[in-house]
Amino acid sequence: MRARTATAKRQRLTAAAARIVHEQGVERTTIADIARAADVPVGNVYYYFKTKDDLVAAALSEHAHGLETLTARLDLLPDPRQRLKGLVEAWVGERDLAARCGCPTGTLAAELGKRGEGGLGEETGKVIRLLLDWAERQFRELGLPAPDDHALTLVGAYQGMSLLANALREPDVMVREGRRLSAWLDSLPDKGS
Amino acid sequence: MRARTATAKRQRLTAAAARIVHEQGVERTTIADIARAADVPVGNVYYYFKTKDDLVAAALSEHAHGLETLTARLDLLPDPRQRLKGLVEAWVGERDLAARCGCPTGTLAAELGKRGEGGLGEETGKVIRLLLDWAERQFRELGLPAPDDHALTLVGAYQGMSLLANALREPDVMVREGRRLSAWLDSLPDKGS
Amino acid sequence: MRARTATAKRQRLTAAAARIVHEQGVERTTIADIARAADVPVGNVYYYFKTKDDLVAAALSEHAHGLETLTARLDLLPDPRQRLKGLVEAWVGERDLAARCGCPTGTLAAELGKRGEGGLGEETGKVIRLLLDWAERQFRELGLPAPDDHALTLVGAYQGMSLLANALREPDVMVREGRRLSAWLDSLPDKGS
Amino acid sequence: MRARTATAKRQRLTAAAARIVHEQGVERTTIADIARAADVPVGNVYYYFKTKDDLVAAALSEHAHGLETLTARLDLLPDPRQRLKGLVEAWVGERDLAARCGCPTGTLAAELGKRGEGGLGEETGKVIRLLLDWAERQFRELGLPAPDDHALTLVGAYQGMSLLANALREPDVMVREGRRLSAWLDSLPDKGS
DNA sequence: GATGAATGAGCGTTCATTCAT
DNA sequence: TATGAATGAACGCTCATTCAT
Repeated sequence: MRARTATAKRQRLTAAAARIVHEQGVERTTIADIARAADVPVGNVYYYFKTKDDLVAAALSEHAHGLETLTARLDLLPDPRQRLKGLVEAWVGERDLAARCGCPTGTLAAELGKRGEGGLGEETGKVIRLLLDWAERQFRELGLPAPDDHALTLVGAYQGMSLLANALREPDVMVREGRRLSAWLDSLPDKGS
Repeated sequence: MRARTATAKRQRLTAAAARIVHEQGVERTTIADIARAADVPVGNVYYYFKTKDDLVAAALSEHAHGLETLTARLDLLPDPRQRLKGLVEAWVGERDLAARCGCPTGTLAAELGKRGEGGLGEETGKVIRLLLDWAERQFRELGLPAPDDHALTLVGAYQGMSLLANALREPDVMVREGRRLSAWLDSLPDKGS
Repeated sequence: MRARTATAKRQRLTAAAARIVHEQGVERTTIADIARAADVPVGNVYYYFKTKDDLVAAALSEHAHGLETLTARLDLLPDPRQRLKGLVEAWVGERDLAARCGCPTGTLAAELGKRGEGGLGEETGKVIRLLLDWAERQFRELGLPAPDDHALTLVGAYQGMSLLANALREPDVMVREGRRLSAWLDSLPDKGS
Repeated sequence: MRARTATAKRQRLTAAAARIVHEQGVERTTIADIARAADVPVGNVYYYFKTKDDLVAAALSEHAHGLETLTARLDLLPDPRQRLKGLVEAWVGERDLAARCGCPTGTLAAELGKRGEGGLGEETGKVIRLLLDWAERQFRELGLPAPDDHALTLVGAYQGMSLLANALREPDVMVREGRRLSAWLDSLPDKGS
């Protein structure tokens, strides 16, 4: 029970960190912000996370976990094209959040990418590569040449449209680009062809 | 001469702010960082800029100015398609910087977009819209339908590839996506056709 | 015990603030001055007081508290005239402090009254009104007409003599004016008469 | 002409300092505030006043000068009692200013009195003594015993009522106390009696 | 004399992190 | 394990004063 409580607290902190860091950015988020949102005393945070960066890393993992959950669900679909289109749909479905805060991983990457080598920046890169790899697998399954390039294009488009939607405060950007991506996926030649 | 000196210092500060904010991000850049880079005593910065945000705004304007210089140069080309391809080439030419620091305006947008409404975030949006508008004009001149959508796609691709190049620390991302964008521009139907 | 420690520290800070602000004035007193006097690390002050103004407000409350303690003690006397004379005696008893630093509330009022409306200036006014109201009650109990005018005269005389004693660095001013006030109180007609 | 210009500038600075220091207090007034109000470039101030304290001293002298002008005018009246009543009238005439900013000399005394010995605090004391001395002369001329005590009472009452009017933001305080002082002066026995 | 610019010490405040219990 | 309190380094900003022309 105690262990469960402890785990629950850790989870609450992680979830709060993920949300608040997405909303406010890493630098403008204080440990106190997160502790308050998680309803955990400030001094207690350090029993679960040695440093602020550890908490940010946990937030990043939380986003990675969300991504894995999403792709796992999509993996249930029989057709890789449908999986990719499902991904695009999921992105569009988050359009309001994207317009307010951008892509969680993308904005994290933008902020953490400015730090020197060997830190959270690289971790963020790994999460993004997770998505790239999944997309590449789908394109490969579709029998397309250069599936890695296709993945780059798709994920790049997502990051770009999220950033623009955020910068312009227009969720509609997600809709317009989502429509185009969906059509593009439809236009790609089939495996058998 | 005196005025020129003053202007020169202001310009040095602006340039330093643009560079360092691009490298380190807004929040991790201190006024002292910028002052040092511009070889200006800390207290003197405030003679030229009332607040740190003013200095960040100047850095943003500097990037906007760079953008205008680039598009003005491209405007000298007779063919809108060549102009757009020239833009892509310019982006690819900056691949190393992009892999290290991302797109100056894009990363600024990601960071400042997390602040509340009515501040630097909106200014950054305006700069990005500048680029969108220029691209839209080119696509319109090409006689394409929905030139605004094409602009969104192009600029979105740029933001996406810059973010990915930065997150993955791979300048090559810029090359690969740049090649694709160039081919895409070539594939677009001509006005006359 | 922990709470008591915390309260003790808060109290130490409040007392130090009251004393030092009285000695040096609000603007010439730094947070560090107060922290040092209270033997509290500078950064810790902000755990107890959100801003410097909060600390000044606490100092003001401390002075108000001292005033209430004094009037409560005087209230034990059976005769309102004796109470008023006791107040004058108390003032004269503080003559050395008054000659060095003026009246705590009065000098605070002079300094804070120069700030715009709606802040500490008004709070200080309230404390002074506390004294006026108490004096007015005594004069009313004495059966005098216009007890509010009498209160104004008495408290005004106190503020005036404190200011002069301070400006001239002469504690004796308090003695001379105190003697006069005492005689004046004696000369006032009795209720029954 | 140049000298006259210089003198004019010095005079403008002094007048501006007197006004603004009265309004804002010494510590909250910057050299730039005064320079702006006097329409003098900031860097130029130091040709007329070596330090900020020198400027404050000049402001104090300006107030002393105003006081001398007033008493000189009152000295034209044949009767010392009329002179003293004229003084009270003058005080009441400034009731709105007093309610907003207190007595110029008195608030200056309160603020500067907190500084260590041997500075502006003592200068301010001298100005107040000027008024005390003048009042004492009138009381002596009236043939009263202890004219210095009477002076102390009168000037003390003025400082007190100014402070209270300021703290309570009630010009009416000046009217009520002024009425009382005037009646008191009338009630004093005549020389011949 | 005159002036815009320069200078740096110091202030209020924040916050990641650690401590004492 | 849990927690309020403690700590101090650092930041943005102000301003009296000085400098260069």
